[in-house]
Amino acid sequence: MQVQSAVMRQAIRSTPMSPASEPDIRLVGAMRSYDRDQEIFGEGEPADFIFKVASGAVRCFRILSDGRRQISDFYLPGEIFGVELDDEHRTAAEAVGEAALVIARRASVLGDEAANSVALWRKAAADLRRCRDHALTLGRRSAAERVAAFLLEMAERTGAVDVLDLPMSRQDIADYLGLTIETVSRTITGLQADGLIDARCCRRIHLLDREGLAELCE
Amino acid sequence: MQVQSAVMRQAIRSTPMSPASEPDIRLVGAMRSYDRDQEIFGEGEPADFIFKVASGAVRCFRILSDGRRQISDFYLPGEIFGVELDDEHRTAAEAVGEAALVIARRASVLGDEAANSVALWRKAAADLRRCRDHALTLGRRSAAERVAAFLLEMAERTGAVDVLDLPMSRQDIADYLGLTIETVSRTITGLQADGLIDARCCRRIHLLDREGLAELCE
DNA sequence: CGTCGAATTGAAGTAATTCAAACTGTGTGG
DNA sequence: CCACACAGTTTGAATTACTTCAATTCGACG
Repeated sequence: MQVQSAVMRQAIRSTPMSPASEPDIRLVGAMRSYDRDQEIFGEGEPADFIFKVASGAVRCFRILSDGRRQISDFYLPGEIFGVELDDEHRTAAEAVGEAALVIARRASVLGDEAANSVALWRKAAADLRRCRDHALTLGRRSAAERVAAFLLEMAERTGAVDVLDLPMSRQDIADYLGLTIETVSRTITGLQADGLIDARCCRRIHLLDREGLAELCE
Repeated sequence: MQVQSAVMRQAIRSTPMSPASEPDIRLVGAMRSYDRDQEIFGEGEPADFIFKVASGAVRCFRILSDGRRQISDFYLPGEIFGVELDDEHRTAAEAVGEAALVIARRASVLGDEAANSVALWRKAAADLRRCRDHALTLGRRSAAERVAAFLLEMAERTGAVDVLDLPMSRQDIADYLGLTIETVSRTITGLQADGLIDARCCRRIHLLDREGLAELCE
């Protein structure tokens, strides 16, 4: 996490895959790889570093005492996560599959507040907007509507036009959508029966009727 | 919304009731009163102003095409709302009861980004944290757990020690917690039967056993 | 005292969960 | 190359938490 060459630093500085939606926070640091399901940080741990996904995907989540898990968000290549208001992480984070992250000292970003605070605000505001969309889904949408909203959101964020390759398992989707794995599975089968999607391979979803999916989310 | 005296401006500048949790965003503007259920702004309207609650309470919400409503948050005296990343409000806002708001031009706050961006970031980060707590509640908690979490959150935010006076109706609570009004009512009755609360007057809740309520939220 | 909106209570219905079993795809070793 | 194991997923049947619809009660206000 600490060793890096000047060349690598240079390479990272000009992050190539940053999506248009991601505010430009200058993030310089070492690269590190994570195995599938490996913990990146735990809830309550010191938030000394902030992270940017280089490849793979990450889930941030909270767990209730009896094990119920709510995934607050997934993070895809180019996206930043782990920025906290105070010194502790409020969620845990794990790699969804194999993942590579850019790791920067929190102080190097938050320390220079004048240079970064506008970008930090934009990032927090964007995250907040997504969280509120998510809250609407969790509070008021049916299982079919949740899955449809999820597929469209993922398609948009990955830039998938027609074929969507999901990095996460059914259990992850269930814990993101506030459902059980069985309900997610049944719902996907149902959307397929309705001709909205084709999910022959379980993580590769063809979006056959985006309009139809979008109508479910109104 | 536009008329104000220099004296009033001065009075507002040193906002007295700002809670400890609310970042210090300099907010100067006119005061305006709203009736119960009066619209403050609609979803999709230009976000030219930002607001601070002087008295009363505000709900921000989104509505699905068939009328299902999800309240994303309530705002209490001293709290700021209506700050948007871009030029449109992403939620609607209404006064919960009679309310008075300080209204400031968005440009006067966001224009001077150097002076306010750190505070803006802190505010957005604090809102985000609350939204994620809310998402956990909506995604993974039972009706009893939701209501308990809601009562404790409101007690904390209003500074209520033992007696909590709720500004909002059962319908508002239901739409915040992703439940129906009947379920909220039955759940409150149940918590009372368990000796956790005393809800003899429907908007005045005595918290008899905060520990017990907190245990429900673990 | 009567009216009206809000809240509560009751009974029936349903979407999603739970528990259980079967299937699928992938990697491993015989 | 095929049998086997295993994890992830799907399907089925029964249960349940919450919703829906309907009726009653409560509380504020003229």
